[in-house]
Amino acid sequence: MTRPRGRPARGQGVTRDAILDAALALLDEDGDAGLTMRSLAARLGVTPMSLYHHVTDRAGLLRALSDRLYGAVLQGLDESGDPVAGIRMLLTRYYDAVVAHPQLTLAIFAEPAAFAGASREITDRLTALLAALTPAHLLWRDILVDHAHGSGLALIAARADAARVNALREAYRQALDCLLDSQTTAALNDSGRRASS
Amino acid sequence: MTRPRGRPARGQGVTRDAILDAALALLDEDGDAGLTMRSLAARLGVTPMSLYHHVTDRAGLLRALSDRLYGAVLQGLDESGDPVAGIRMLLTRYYDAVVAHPQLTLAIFAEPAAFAGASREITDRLTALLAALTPAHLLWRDILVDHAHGSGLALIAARADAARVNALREAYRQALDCLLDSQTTAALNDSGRRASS
DNA sequence: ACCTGAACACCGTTCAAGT
DNA sequence: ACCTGAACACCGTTCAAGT
Repeated sequence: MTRPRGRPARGQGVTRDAILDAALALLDEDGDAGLTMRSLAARLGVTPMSLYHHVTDRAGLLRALSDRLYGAVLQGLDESGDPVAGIRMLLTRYYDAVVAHPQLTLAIFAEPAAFAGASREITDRLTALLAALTPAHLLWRDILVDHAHGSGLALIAARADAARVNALREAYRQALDCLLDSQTTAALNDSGRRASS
Repeated sequence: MTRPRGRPARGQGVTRDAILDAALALLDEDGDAGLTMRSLAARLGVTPMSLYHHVTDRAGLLRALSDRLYGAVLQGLDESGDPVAGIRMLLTRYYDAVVAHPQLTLAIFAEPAAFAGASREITDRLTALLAALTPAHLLWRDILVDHAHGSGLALIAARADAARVNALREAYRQALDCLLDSQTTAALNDSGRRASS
């Protein structure tokens, strides 16, 4: 029985969740420059300093947002199917999280500590799935993760043009299908084996 | 017969090149936060406002730095060999430019306009090389470019730990070798053909 | 043409004080 | 426990003025 998200019923205090929600909204609207401790406080009808009671500092705020967004990627993953389907699902969800909040992702990219924290769990999960599939799982993991991050970056650079964003999302799915194709898998495994020997 | 780079012989004025050099040094030393118009001016022994005589604003400064770094990637490329070698060389150089100045790359990533400008020429060059090699050249180009960008991001997140940076550089070369392997190429072409039909 | 000084409208964050 | 007001040490950039 957790408290409902958002602002509390009629207390005039600010909750941590309300702060995170407002911060994400500011980020979505105006990007990194639009999210300042002062603008955030103003949106919540409160003094900037009161924010520091719920959040350590601006970097901590970004890390909390990243934890919320990328933590949700891992929740409710279907592990029952074949590994390839699991890998596709994991990466597609990861990419879709970027699509949902590109400005947050960009801010995370710029904050190496937060970035490493956000991608570690997903990377670990992917490693486990790949280990069941191929001996060259570390090579594969790096290729797939790096490709996902680069695709996310391309989407961010496309800047909110909805049509182009959809095309990029479709392109990512196609590229992922190709990379996870059984023939490609076999060829890459073979190539990885030759390179390591 | 161009003027030599750096500060002029004994004039007390600042050249645009001197500004770019100092800005890159600040970026390398302390990252994005370390490069301010004020710190840059101080390093050059000049008033912040004099910088605006050689550079439009901070964003223009970053774009100029990016043009210099990524423009050099395209210069003196050996086009005579087989296309695969050309592609490998282009991407390796691109990645090495990131390795040389990760902080600049990160700043560019965060500035979509500058990012698009920097990668366009390289992307175009790569498209041309791939077109001579495979019908699925657009799919390939996106995979290779996205993978390169994501690998660069991983390197940036590793934060100046020299040993780890070298390992990542080696890993990038191996991944690139695998992706450009003839078997992989064949499999990806096949997969791309099936996906488009 | 090139540089300066002062000023404007901002930042994140600290500190001491209120309830 | 939670919030406030004032202050500190910064930003990028504009403007009017100097040479």
